[in-house]
Amino acid sequence: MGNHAIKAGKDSGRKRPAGLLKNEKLVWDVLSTSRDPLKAYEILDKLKELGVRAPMTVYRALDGLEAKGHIHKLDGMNAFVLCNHEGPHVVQTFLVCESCSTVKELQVVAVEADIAPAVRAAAFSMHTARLEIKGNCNACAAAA
Amino acid sequence: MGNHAIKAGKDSGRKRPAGLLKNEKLVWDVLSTSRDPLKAYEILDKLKELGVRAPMTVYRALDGLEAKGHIHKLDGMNAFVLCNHEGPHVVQTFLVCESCSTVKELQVVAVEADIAPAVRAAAFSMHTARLEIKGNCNACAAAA
DNA sequence: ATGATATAACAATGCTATAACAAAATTAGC
DNA sequence: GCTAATTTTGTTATAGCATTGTTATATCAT
Repeated sequence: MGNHAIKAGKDSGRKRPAGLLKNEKLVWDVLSTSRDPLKAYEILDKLKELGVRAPMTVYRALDGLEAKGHIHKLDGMNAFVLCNHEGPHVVQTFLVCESCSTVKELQVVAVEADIAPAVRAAAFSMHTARLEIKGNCNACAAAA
Repeated sequence: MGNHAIKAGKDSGRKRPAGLLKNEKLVWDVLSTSRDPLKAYEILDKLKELGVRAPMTVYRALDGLEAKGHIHKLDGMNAFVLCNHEGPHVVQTFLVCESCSTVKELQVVAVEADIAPAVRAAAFSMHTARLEIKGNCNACAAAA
């Protein structure tokens, strides 16, 4: 079967991890060829032509990929992107462009020390943190 | 008056932000093509031809746009304009307890200054940010 | 009171996510 | 090989929430 039937965005050149299940591969491929973060039902749409019909298929694959650390969920927008690095996360930081919707993931920001006081003031014991920053990437800023 | 396509100097060829709801897009478009600040019912009038009938629709969209930092309300005159993204914006912060799933929301201003360098290094122009901190609330920590 | 401004309250729709079970594929052991 | 146990996939239905549509009402200034 033509398994590259999906309309190609840039392939992101990234290599697909080993050890993925069939549907996880499909979802990974869709995410890897998409510039933007995708919602579950958007992924489903793109997989319709490959025979995927049910939301469950996508959600199961997303769960698996997230459990294996290959993708991240952007909770603010119910969307998913490929993960950019290996190793444990401490403070994940995402830069989401409001114009072109591209997402860049930053490796480390020194936020942890800065938010610690506020967190302590709230009597909260921090484990992990994620920061979603919205604005404009340089490309879009230049275009404007 | 008013809704001519392009007016000298101020049609704000600004690009519509991503992530807006249907009605928020409509209201944003109206505001973006207006030189002057518009009142809610003026916006409603301009949207009549697109099928918008109720004030609520406009007010809800305005609330959403304001919450996302895309517009400002001019309190003196009950009118609304697009936000020009100057000045500091608050970072919305959520403390999510991994045990009891309760969420506490706070607003931190200081963080922005701290992440600004990293954001600038990424050639990114920050607009809004959302910080999600996971861990344990004091109640659950005490129970353990 | 009148007209403009703003909100309450509820219904209808649509999007996100999961439950529950059946079918098929894979693996393990004989 | 063959069967049974396990995992993965397919399918239907539905829970849960957000957004929108609609009507009616509250608030304010003049």
